Amino acid sequence: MPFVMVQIPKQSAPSLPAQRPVPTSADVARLAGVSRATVSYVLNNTSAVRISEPTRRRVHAAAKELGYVPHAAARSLRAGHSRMVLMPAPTVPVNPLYSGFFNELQWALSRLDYTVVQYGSVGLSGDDIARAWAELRPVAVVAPGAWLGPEGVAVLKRSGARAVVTLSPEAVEGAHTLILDHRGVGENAIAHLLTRGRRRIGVVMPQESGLSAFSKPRLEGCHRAVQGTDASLTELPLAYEEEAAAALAARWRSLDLDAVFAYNDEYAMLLMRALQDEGLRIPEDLSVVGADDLMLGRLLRPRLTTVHIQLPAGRDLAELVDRAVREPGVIPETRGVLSLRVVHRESS
Amino acid sequence: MPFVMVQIPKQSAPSLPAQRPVPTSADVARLAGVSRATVSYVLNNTSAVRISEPTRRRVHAAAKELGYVPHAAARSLRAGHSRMVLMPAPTVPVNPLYSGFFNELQWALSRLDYTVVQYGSVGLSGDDIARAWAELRPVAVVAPGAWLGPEGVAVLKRSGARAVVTLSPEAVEGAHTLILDHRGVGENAIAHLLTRGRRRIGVVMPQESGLSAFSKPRLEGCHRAVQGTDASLTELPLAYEEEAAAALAARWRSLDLDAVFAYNDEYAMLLMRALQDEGLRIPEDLSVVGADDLMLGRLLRPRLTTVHIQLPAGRDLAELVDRAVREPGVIPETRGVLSLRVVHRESS
DNA sequence: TTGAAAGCGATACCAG
DNA sequence: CTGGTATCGCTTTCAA
Repeated sequence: MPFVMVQIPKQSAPSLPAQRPVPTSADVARLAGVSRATVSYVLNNTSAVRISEPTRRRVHAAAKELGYVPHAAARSLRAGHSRMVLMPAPTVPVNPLYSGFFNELQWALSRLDYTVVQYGSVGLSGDDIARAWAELRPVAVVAPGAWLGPEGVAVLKRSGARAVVTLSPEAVEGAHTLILDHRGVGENAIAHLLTRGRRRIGVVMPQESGLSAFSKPRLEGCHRAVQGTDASLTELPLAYEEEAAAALAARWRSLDLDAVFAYNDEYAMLLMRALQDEGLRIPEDLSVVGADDLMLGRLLRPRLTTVHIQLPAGRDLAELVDRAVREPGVIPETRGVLSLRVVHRESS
Repeated sequence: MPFVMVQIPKQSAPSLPAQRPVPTSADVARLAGVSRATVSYVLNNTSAVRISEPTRRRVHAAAKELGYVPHAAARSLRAGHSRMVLMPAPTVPVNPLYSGFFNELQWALSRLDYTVVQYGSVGLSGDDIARAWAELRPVAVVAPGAWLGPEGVAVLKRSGARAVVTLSPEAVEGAHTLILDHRGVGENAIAHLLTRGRRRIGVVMPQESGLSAFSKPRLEGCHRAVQGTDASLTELPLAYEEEAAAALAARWRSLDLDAVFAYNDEYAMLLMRALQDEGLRIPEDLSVVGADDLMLGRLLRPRLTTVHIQLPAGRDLAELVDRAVREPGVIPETRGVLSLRVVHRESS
């Protein structure tokens, strides 16, 4: 059956950019006429070994010609470790405060020669998340919020993570914890309103689900602040929409409140506008306090009283990570890092 | 020499959490009393092979006892490919528009069984970035802005990336491009002001460096819009600070302008406030137009006219990526995806 | 049904 | 100064 011998070309459409195999260090070695070991020495500038200048040039030329790029997975497999710091990618729009903090952290870590990777963890939950992260064998994990429990921390450490840092409301067993206690935000806001003589205080609770991690602790702090006083708290559920704010404003007078802590500056702006449109005067008829100290609070009229939140310096956190990586023996430390300050302006 | 047989314990300080070696599938196999192959079959539910129920249980039990987590790098090295989609981590605070888009994209990609990783690329520039990304051997790369040039795209493709998608002002050779042409934003804003009878128009240029990628194209669009009209454009550099806005407002009357396109809603708010504090009336003395259609624009008084920007659906982009991955032969396509619309409110 | 062994890509030791 | 080679952890034929 001689006709069967006619070879069918592998690529029937050779005009397409043929799916060429990715060049490896072996290819570079072959082209340069040296061994793979030599290629490795040259490309990594290994100081323990001296390679002749002509050879170096041939290797570099070959690498460039092939467009060789080393394979990170292979390298870290061989090395037995990586310098990857893993953080979960944010799932809710972050305010400038947070994004500034993370940029600084990222920058500082890369100065220390770490590679920062944000890992999207949509759909996973609980300890599955920790397992998914552990598969990447990061040298360190920085996890804001309540992503990680003690179990997750243990999984990560068993998988070689030398530092696990959480930024959360309370200490997590086995991990370094920077305590970001948002209760203090509510507490400060309410305390301020009390000194202004307010007693019947509303607390805005955003209906956006991703925000409950912040809104609940803030509310808890509010309750703590009214303990042992004659003031009363009223929860005010509010979606971040004009209509919702208008509806709340419409029934405002029946609520009989003389102040409101609006969760943050953005909700404060939303609510203030609706209240003003209803003819309510701020601060005569009621006081309004926001939080986060965003620029927009200064641009409102009246200017918005707010709780300024100072996050720790990204550089400090980066150094904590680095220290923990280099001395894995140290006891995980826990410390509060939210420094809060009421900025009194005109709305209260 | 019998005494030599006395073993020195590996961990001399057993109180510290001993730096135990990370368990591998070989350890699981040993503990379960089976071969590594069997472990792999069981843990991956390989359907081609039938493993007896008792064996499966023993393997699972051993894995759980050791806290075994597979090593992603080893796996993808062996497999020869990964399902990692790489995106650069944002370096500037992103507005809710963008962050919503990326969340949707991330979610859609993970539904398609891709792993989304955001890679921080601080300090690197140009083709070094592409090389750093290529080391991770992603199956696809999605890069907003002008991160990637044709050279970078080529590097990534040679390293096995089967899809490279850029979101940028103009097509990039070799990559799928979703054209996000911000010139249209400026053009729409100015066109609107012209129909309102304005002729001497200021254009705010943010001084924050990360924003020039947007502000320059927007300005270019402004120029295009005044082509062939009797209108004139004045660039107004402005930092995002109250003092800068106040200074600009103080010399406003000498500028002799009857309208301003304020780059976006946030700068518009900043500037409007300063101008109002100077006693200027909006829109009687001048018109103001923002962009991005943020919530705050609706809350200002007068309500802010703005250019609404509609990004493509994250799901569509995810499908584009998936198609490109599965059929790497297809010609990279280029299409505009920014749909713009002037929302006329009270400030113009 | 299970096990032995090859091999993915890069590196580092040890000979030559 | 350069080259063979074992090795990292895992998957997947091929044999038993």
